[in-house]
Amino acid sequence: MKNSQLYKGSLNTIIMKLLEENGRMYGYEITQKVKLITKGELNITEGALYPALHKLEADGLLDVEVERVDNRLRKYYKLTESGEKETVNRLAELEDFIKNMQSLVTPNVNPDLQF
Amino acid sequence: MKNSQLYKGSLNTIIMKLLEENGRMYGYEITQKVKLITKGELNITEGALYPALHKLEADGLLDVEVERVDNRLRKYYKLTESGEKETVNRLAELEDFIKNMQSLVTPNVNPDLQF
DNA sequence: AAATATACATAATTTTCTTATGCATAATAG
DNA sequence: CTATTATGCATAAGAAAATTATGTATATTT
Repeated sequence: MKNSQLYKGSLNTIIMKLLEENGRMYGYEITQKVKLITKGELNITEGALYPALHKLEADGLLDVEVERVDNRLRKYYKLTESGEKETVNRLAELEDFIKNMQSLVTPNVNPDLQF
Repeated sequence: MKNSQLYKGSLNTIIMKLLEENGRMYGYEITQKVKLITKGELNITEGALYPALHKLEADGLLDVEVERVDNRLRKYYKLTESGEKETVNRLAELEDFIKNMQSLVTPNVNPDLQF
């Protein structure tokens, strides 16, 4: 993985947004979706993904349904009501984060600070 | 600090960009500058900042000059040549990161993926 | 038959941060 | 005039989130 450290801390937000959009997904599906959308630039490792899913479930933000497909196990996750509300907050935080980072690296986008 | 976890991993990039822009800065000055630019939304803690500066220096990306101003100590940091090159890479990584995050949270901005 | 893809999981370690504390001087507020 | 806030640095303990390395198992492709 040549993921930069910048992705640290963004995994939960990514998971929740994908679930908000797709209704329900299983872990492996999430990794493939992210790889596709980022054109291979972000590869979520299993060691990061599964503990993150378990924690989100433990926190009451996700529900899980186990299914067997083609004789292989799948754990489908979906947002709980609480998870849906929290997703709205996380996405707002992400927007603020991106704006702040843009202000920091391209200071001229913030005309208030000119003098 | 009500900083979201999203900032995790972004501190080094922020420091290096500010130094690229301002030539040289001392630690406390960096915290104040970041607070100003982000309108108080991002507050870099000393426990994060100083170890980060020490590591960047140990990695040969920063040089330090100690000065006494108003009878108080200041450690001015500036990018080394190696640090300047690395800053270019980090900023490119940040741009990619932001683009990828935007693709993930607003999938429609990436028309290639429509079908 | 071997390698790759699909699908989950966890343990050890590392990285990065928060929280708490410590020291010291200068300036401001009550 | 004294207490608080601001300036300026530092580090240690612990938490959080990741990487890296395994492990298990079935299905598909080479």
